Amino acid sequence: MGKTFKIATYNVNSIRSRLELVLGWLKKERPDVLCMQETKVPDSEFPKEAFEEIGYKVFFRGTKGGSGVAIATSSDPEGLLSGLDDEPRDEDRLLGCKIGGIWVINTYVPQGQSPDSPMFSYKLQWYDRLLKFFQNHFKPQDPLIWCGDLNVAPEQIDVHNPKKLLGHVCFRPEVWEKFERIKKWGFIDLFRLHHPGEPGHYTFFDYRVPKALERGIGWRVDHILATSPLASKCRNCWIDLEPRKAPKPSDHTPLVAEFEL
DNA sequence: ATGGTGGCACCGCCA
Repeated sequence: MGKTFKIATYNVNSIRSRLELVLGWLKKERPDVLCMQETKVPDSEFPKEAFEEIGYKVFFRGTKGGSGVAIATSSDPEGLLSGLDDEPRDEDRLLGCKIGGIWVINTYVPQGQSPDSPMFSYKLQWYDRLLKFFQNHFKPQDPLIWCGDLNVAPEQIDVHNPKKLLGHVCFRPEVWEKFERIKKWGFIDLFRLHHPGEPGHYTFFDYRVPKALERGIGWRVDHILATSPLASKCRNCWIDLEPRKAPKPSDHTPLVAEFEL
């Protein structure tokens, strides 16, 4: 009998606006690790105590006006790291922790704005720099998880209208190639592993699209990937749409994976 | 229909 390990990724779109929603979800789901993105809060104002009151440690990197990432854990991490290896390190986009011998790397990949924008080339470089980061720190045989808002819908079945959306910064060949390159190094997409070929599963619904969730107008851009020794122990991976029923939900919803170690 | 909403920055920007 192995022990179970439960991890989730959730782009919260401001932890201060979503605090009660996130705490309520944590109390109900009790994952070992929750990776958050777009916390949108400087470290000095992060609501640390609120997490501690429900039995979680929380680690965070955010700046005023910045993106912001955080990790909540049910036990003390054996290690922490933040930022890419070279400048600009973007500590508010990459935060890692080691739990039970497993390294978890939580990233908020730059969205890219528009294909002709400098921010889009920055996004493409970011995937290259992230691959270097993985190569520098880990081996594909290590128990390693990469998760977060990766700002890529990897396949045609990962968006509601692939014809119309082709060319978007999260749905175009250059981005697919970068993502594929990192996967080839040693990562397996756990949601796809458990739901091969199934269309219509989304983690993001644009606020600007009326009744997006009800109409199924979404994107699968949040992911949990694992190296093969861990992927083989993953028992399930699912999208939890429950938090979308809240009065003021995030535009993203949690993605959860469970392992039998 | 080339808009729409939401968050946080401030009085526009990003997603």
